[in-house]
Amino acid sequence: MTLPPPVPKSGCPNCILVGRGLCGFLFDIGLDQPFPDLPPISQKQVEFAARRTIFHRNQVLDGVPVICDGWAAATIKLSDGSRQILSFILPGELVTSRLVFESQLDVSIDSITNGSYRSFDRKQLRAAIDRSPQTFDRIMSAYSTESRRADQLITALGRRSAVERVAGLLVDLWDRLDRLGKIEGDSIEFPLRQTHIADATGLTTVYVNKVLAEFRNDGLIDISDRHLQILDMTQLQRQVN
Amino acid sequence: MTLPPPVPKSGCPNCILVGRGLCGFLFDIGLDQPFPDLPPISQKQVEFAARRTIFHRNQVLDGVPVICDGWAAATIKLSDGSRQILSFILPGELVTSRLVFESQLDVSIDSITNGSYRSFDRKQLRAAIDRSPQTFDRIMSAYSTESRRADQLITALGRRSAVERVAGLLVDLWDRLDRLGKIEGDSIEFPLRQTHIADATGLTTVYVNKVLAEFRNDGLIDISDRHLQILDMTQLQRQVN
DNA sequence: CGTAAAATTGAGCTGTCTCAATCAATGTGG
DNA sequence: CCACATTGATTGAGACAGCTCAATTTTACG
Repeated sequence: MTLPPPVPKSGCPNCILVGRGLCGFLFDIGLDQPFPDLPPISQKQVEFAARRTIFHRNQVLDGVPVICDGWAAATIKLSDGSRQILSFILPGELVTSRLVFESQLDVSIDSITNGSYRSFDRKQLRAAIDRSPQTFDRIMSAYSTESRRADQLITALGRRSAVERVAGLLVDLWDRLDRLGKIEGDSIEFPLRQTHIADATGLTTVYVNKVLAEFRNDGLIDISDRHLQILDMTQLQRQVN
Repeated sequence: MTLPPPVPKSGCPNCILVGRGLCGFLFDIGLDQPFPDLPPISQKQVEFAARRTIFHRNQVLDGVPVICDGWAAATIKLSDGSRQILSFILPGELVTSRLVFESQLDVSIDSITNGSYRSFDRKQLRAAIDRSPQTFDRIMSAYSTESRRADQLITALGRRSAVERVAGLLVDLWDRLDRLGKIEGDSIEFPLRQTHIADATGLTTVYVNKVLAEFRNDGLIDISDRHLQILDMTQLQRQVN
C-alpha cells in the first residue's frame, strides 16, 4: 500500500490531508473524497508564530499555501506606517486564490495567532485542475467568494459608518466560522486585537474601542477570553445596514 | 471564404472582433491573433444609453459581456440610496471576470456614457479556455488585475485622505487609458461626473468638488469639455502618497 | 430658448481622529 | 512562581476632515 503518501497523523487538525478534518478550502475544491484524487503536495507543514509577517510583499512562492491552523490576514502597508487588512484568513482557508495563478505576492500575509500552513505545488495543483473540471469549478468558486467579499468591504469602507462596519465584521466572521463548523457552544474563537478590527474597518483603535464598548453596554456582544459571544444577533444585524 | 463569421464593420471600433480595434480584454485573452482561434460568440451587439443600469443585481446572464464602446461602472447600491462604485469599466474591457465562471450577477452595472457591449456565450468561452491554456492564463491575468485593483481601492478607502483618493483615481484612469492606447494628445476622454468620482472614492460630490477645485487652482489638472488634462503629473502623483 | 442636470460656493455641524494618560493582561527571564 | 516588561484596552478632551443643507451659477440638451 504505497499509494497515499505517508502523511503524519498529527499537527494539522483542520486539514483534510490528515484524517477527517474541517479544512474549508480543501473541502471546497473537492479533494476530500476519493483519496487518490489528491494532487501531490509538498508535505512539509510549516509552523508560524503570532504577529509575524509570514509572507512578504513581492515574495515569489512556488507553493500555494493553505492555512491549516490559526488565523492570518492579507494586508497592505502604507509608507506612513498605517496598514489596511484586506481579508482575514481562517483555519483551513486558501491564503489567496491569486496564488493559484501567479507566483508573486503583492500583499503581505501577517499571522494573527500562531499556527501552521502547508503548500501545494502550483504546477501540480494546476495539473489537478486541468484533470478535473469539478475541481476547477470549485477553485473558481473560492475565487468568487474572495472577490465578492472584497466588493462588500469596498462598500463598507466607502459608504458605511463605523458602527455599521464593526457590526458587519463581527457578524461576517461569525457566519464564516459557522460555515466552517467552528461555533463552540455559544461563542466563537476570536483572537483579533482591536488593532486588527481597526485595520480591517479603516478606523482607529481608539474609536473601535468606543464602538465595541457601546455594543457591550447595549448587551449585543461579549468579548472575553479570546472568545466572542453574540448575545443579540438580531439587534447586531440591525446595526449593519 | 466562409471561415470568419460575417461581422458588421461598423459600430464597434474598439472591439477586435471588428477590424483592428483596441479592445483591451480581447487583446488580453489573446483572441486577436489567428482569427480562427476566436471562440464563437453571440454576434449581437447591444447599444446602451448613458446613465442607465444595463445589468441588474441578481440578473442571470448566459453571456459574458464585454464593453465595446463607452464607459460603465460596477456598483453596489445601499438601502439608504447611496451607492459605491467598485470599478470603472473602460471601452474594450470585460465587465467582470466573475461572469466567466458564474452566471448570476451580484452587483449592478451602470452605464456612464452611452455605448455598446457584446456577449460571449459562456459555455463556448469556457470551451475555448479548456482548449487553450494560454487563453486560460490570460483570462486569469485579467482576473488578477481586477482583484489587485480591488485591493488598492480597499486600501484607499480605508487609509487614505480625500485628496489622496481623488488624485489616485485620476492618475489610475490616466494610466489605464494610456495602456489602452487612448491618450488623445495631452488629454484623455473623461466622461465622469463628480457624482461618479464621489461614489468611487467614498466621498460627497460637494467635497469632491472642493478637492478638484484645489487641484485646478494648483495647476495640476484641467477638466473641461469632458476631457481631463494632467498638467503636472509629478505633483499629482505626489498627492497620492 | 427653456429646462434639467451638473458644478460651485458658503456656513455650520459631527463623526471620527489625535494626543495623552491610565489601567489590565499577557508573556518572560530569573 | 514572582517581578518586570510589553502589549493591549480604556477613557477623556479637544481638533479637524469631510459632511449636510441650501442657495446660486453654469453647462448640456431637446
